[in-house]
Amino acid sequence: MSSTAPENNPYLAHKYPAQQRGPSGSNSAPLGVKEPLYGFLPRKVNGEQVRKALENDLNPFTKQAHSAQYKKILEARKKLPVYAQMDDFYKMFSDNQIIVMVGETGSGKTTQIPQFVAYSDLPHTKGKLVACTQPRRVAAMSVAKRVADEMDVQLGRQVGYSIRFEDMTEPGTTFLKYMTDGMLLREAMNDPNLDRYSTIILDEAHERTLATDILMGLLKNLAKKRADLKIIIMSATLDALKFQKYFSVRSNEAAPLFKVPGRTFPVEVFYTQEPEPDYVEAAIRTVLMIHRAEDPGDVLLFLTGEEEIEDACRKIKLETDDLVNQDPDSVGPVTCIPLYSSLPPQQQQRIFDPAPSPRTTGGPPGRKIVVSTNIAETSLTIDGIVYVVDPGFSKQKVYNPRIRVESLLVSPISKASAQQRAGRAGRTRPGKCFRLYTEKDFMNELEEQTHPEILRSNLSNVVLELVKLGIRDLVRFDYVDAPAPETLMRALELLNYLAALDDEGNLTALGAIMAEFPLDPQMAKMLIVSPEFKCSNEILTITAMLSVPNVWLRPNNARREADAAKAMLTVPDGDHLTMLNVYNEYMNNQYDKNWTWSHYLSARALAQAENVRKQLERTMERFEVELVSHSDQTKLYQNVRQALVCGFFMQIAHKEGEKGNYLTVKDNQVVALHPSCGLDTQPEWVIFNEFVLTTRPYIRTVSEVRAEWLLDFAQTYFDLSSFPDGETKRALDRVVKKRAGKANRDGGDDNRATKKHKKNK
DNA sequence: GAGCACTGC
Repeated sequence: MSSTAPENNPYLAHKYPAQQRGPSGSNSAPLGVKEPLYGFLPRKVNGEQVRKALENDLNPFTKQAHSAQYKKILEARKKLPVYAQMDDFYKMFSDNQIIVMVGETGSGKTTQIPQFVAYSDLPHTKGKLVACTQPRRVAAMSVAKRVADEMDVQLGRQVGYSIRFEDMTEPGTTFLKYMTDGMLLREAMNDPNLDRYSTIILDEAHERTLATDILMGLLKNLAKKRADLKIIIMSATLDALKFQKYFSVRSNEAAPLFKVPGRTFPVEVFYTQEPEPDYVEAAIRTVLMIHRAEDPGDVLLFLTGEEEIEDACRKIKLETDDLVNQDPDSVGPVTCIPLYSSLPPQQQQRIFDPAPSPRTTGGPPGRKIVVSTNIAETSLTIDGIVYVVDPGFSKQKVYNPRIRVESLLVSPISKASAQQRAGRAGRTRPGKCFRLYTEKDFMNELEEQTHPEILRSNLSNVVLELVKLGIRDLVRFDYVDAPAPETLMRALELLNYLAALDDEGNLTALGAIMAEFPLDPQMAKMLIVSPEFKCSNEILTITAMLSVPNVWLRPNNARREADAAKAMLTVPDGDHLTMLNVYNEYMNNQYDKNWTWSHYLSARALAQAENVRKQLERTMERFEVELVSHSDQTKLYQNVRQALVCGFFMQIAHKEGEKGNYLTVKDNQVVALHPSCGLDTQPEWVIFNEFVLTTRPYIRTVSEVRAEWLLDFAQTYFDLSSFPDGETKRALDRVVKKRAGKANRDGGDDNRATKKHKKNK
């Protein structure tokens, strides 16, 4: 057993003091009630003791009498499956440093286990905290609120949460903290031993977010250094064994598993006999079949993206209206509701509307049909779903380290994902799931698990974080799943070019500051150097705008108007400056509530940019990165583009021929300017923020730059002696020669020779 | 002449 060595366990020295209540005020417990935690020995607590304490009239953490509400909630808690296993939990928790736990939907693990841990750790007596991480912000907030209610305390005091932009905790008081996994990773960068925490619980570990994966690696290491730290990994059943093995203390001795049954209803699964050639068509056909032939109950259909979903909704609406008209006595009315993340929250709320009422009293009942992306697989739960239609596809991020490109591809889902989707039909009563693929394909073709994000992402950010955390050998770091070495090499190479790491791979002073910004390294770099170009105000704004979703709206029925509004705000020098302009105009017009709407801009995204900008500004202040602007606008706009080069010099493309083709520098990918690009010409050299692979390879968010800037501000990367042969090298060579000639004639390196030239369309 | 799977700091 891996129980904590006594000499290293600070808890063993402490025994909870027995306190008699003194004369009481109105809020206090009756005289003579013993301290509820009397006799609790940290980490030697058992279920019987805790149940007694829970029944006590006195709240052990606030020393106030429990409210009536508390008693009511406690009765509901007692019915949760996990509550019945309290004794087993305390036994396993006391005896082990690391536990893997599985609890299906409805087991109550997310709300109860952290509380169980708190009663055992008694973190409040030690100035410590119990942390429970969540992959999503809303979950961290809502679970914290629920648990605060259950413990009869005010949210933000004994129980709190911590997410980006909002720290709802009280230092010294909060001892149970729900937080996003990314937030805990941030904390680890400045406190690698995570000394504030007595126990860390990673919830939803099966989702394998980047942050959770890195945390698992860190915690496994930390467990060896900190015998007093306990770790609980909570996951879905399918992944448990993998985590048990990963967290084995000795070889061949897996971490113990704590299992809690869920509380869901059975879901009957149906497969097609033959593969479906057109999954959207098949999906619509299946939805119509359900509506005609199945008992009342709402339907959830999974598709892959916005366009597909809007399209399917239109078709379903048309077809079901037809059915109703043909046979109003047996077919009920339908509402079809699209659901994807870029919908405004108000429209997302529509999924909670009730199904439509029958058209006539006693007529056939109505049905709600939700057509959704993967957002309904994990992030949003819709009660009342009885039928799930699963075509078996989703858009997934893939990363190609060779050309450093992340793109979205429609790909088959995993078995785990299919199981999760089916489960959505059984939350309120028994349901049915229609899989639009054969059982054979399910068994033989689908992967067991979705590839974790760490295998599908550009890792430059992660690598910088790991180096900052003091991880020296990134290739040999103990990953749950190790990324491709080439992905790590690409990240190290980029960080070296950015001067965040030196040639030996050591973190530079610059790199240490870069790591503190919640940004990709390229953006952090350009932000930090921007004061040298007297444009940090502007780069800060651009960075914030690049960190939020697209601000441009383009409704189908008003494309022209939207394009015209965009043209009014466009800066011809480049899309980055257009973003700056949009933000500034937005700030100047904040008194006008209609401004964003009338300019076809997303108020939500702009508000987010404002928020991000404030956060980044605070980090800049912390590291004394000055906020300055050049007084001359022409010079300012030029300097902004120069600062862009300092971060994004690896994202340059050179024009080839007259057909509007560009070649990316060094990688030699043929790309085109994205149609949303606002440049009024096709400049010879451009810098781009994003490479997107859709109908063809595009570069998006593009600005004009000059070859001279590349040579001046990214000398290492543009060192021509090590540059691959090709047209771009020849073009750069010409610039170098021209400059040398000019310098000789002028007797100096006068940059005015690089006067901006623009070709006409 | 196109799109934004989903999160997170």
